Amino acid sequence: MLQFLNISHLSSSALSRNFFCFRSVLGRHSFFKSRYIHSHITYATDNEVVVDSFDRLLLHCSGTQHCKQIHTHILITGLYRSAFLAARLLSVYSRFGLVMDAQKVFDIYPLEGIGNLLLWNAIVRANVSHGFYKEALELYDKMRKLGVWADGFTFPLIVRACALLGDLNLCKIVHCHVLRMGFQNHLHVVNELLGMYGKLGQMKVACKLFDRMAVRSYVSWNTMVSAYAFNYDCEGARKIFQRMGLERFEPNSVTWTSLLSSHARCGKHEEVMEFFGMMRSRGVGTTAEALAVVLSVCGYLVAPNKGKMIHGYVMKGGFEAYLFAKNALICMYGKCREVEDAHKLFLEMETKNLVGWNALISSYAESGQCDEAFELFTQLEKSDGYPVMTPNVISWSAVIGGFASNGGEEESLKLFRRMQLTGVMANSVTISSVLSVCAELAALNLGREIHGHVLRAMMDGNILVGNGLINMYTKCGSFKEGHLVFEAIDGKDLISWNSMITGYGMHGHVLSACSHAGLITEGRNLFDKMNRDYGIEPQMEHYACMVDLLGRAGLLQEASNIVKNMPMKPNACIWSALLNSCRMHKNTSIAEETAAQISHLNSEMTGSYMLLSNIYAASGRWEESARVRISAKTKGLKKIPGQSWIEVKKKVYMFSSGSPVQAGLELVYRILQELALQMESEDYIPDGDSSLEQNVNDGEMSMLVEAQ
DNA sequence: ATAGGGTTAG
Repeated sequence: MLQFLNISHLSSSALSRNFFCFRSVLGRHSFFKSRYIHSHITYATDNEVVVDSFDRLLLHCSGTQHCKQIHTHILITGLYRSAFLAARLLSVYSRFGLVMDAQKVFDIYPLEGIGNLLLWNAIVRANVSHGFYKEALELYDKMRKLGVWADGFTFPLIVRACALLGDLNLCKIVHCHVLRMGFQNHLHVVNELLGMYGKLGQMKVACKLFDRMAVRSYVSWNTMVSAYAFNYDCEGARKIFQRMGLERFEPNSVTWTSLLSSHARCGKHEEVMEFFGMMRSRGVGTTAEALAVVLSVCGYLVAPNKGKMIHGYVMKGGFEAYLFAKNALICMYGKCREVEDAHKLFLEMETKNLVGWNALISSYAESGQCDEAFELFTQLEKSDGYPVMTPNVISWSAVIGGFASNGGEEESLKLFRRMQLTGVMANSVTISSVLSVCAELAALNLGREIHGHVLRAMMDGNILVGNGLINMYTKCGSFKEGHLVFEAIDGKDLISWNSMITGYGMHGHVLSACSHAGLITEGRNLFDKMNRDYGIEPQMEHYACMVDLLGRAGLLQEASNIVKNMPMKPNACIWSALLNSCRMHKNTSIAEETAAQISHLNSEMTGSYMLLSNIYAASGRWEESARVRISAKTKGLKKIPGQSWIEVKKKVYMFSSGSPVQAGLELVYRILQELALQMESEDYIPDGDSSLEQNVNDGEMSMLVEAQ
């Protein structure tokens, strides 16, 4: 079998000595020495020792260049015919992310050896581990057509590819193959099936399979715990966790990690911290993944001290090299309002991935430092490192959302337009941010345009988007469209009801002229229904809406009763709503009653003081009116100017009492002036709510806070 | 040669 042309003069014992040296040199990973030796053994064919040597070389190869050099040598020697070497080469390329090179190794492999499963499994694994699930399944199909039967290594990979594709039909077909090929009791295959049904949200099927298993491993148990976590079922996770202990499988660090993750995903943050404490006190070794979960919880709880402690654990555990652990730290510092620390960590990282960038961008955006967030975003856009990184939907949404909620409405919309041009698809989070901007700017037409986009992208089933639409429509003055969206939502949540009730409150006075009675009834019904039928306890804002709704309709006694009987202490919004209604209906008695109750409140109630003062003034009680104003002044309460927006040709213009006329709005002001004159000429005496003249001339009148 | 855990946008 040995055909070393240029060393054929050596005796067989000399040869084996030579190989022994060869192996030991390779064992010390000295590539250059090995190349020297290699020059003496060209044209070797299949030989166990040489193959083994190349195999060691590949196992320890330090980078892609190194790997390619070895590949060349394998080609020269003709050893590429060894399925074993080809499979190793393939997996090394895959490890370095060079799937195309791995594929090439597979493609040039001689046809006569194509039945070798080692090779098939290696190429399928390369594809699955890099997200090429379709390609993996195509390979599987090819195998079957060639009559190569999948084994206990192939099936787990194929099952995983189906699960990650999320195609229920494909999953069922592959499950059938598993059964037909007799792998229904194969531990690895069944473990993978458990994970597959978990990912499909079919926990009942997963449980059934799990219960029928004759032999289970840690992986079986842990897969079940993580499947419950994946499906946001911390109860289920806890149950199987407990059962595990009873069946002589002491939960290990991976089990604990999944348990922590299941509770974090359910928003049970305190429990996560408790479980983490238990995990440590029981002497279970921590994992980088568990620390990442705990760090995310520290962020949610805004617990920088705990976060710093976990930072210590990350260092102690030697997890600094783990990108995701560093990213979790950045995120934690960001959420704890210590963006500087987050940035410092980010700069210290020698390799960064997109998650890290996004974590820092959102840290800045969330703390209101939108310009810094945008600056980073621009850096990311320009970055030309390897691997290539471009902003994804999360990066875009982070800056768009940051501007949206920090007074940068214009920038937010501009970025959204640019994002669409870039070809990054907006998702529900992006859309909800942009809708909130439309609501803020009262940009109804733009809002409708987004609604169109939502329908085309079939995102109208998303609760986040639906709620955003309701909010946008009602705030833009189109109660009707808002109501339509509300009715169409399946599984309305707290926010849906909130937005709709707010909508009723905001539009009550508009609709009162035509359908007063019907509207009140509907508002009351909604309010009752949310608690009775949906089990949602009314919060402060719901009470504020009801008080506003009833008050505007003149049902002041009923509104006042709600305030008296509500289970929590009324806030400024509630008092303002009640007082404003009293003013509208010129009801001094309830106003006084209300005033008595709020006189001792020292909160930011400027609006309420002004309302009260105006109520007194309207009924000619000037002394009381003045007294209230003076008391407000001595308390140092500042007035917030009233503001309003209109949208003209897709541009939004802002009015603010006392501010100069904005460019482009001269015509609008002229028309308003004319209208005011016309009103006067027709003997209409404007009140504080509707007269521009008075709003502009008397800043105090614009303090009539519209309870919203 | 196979398996289980994680971080970022509202």
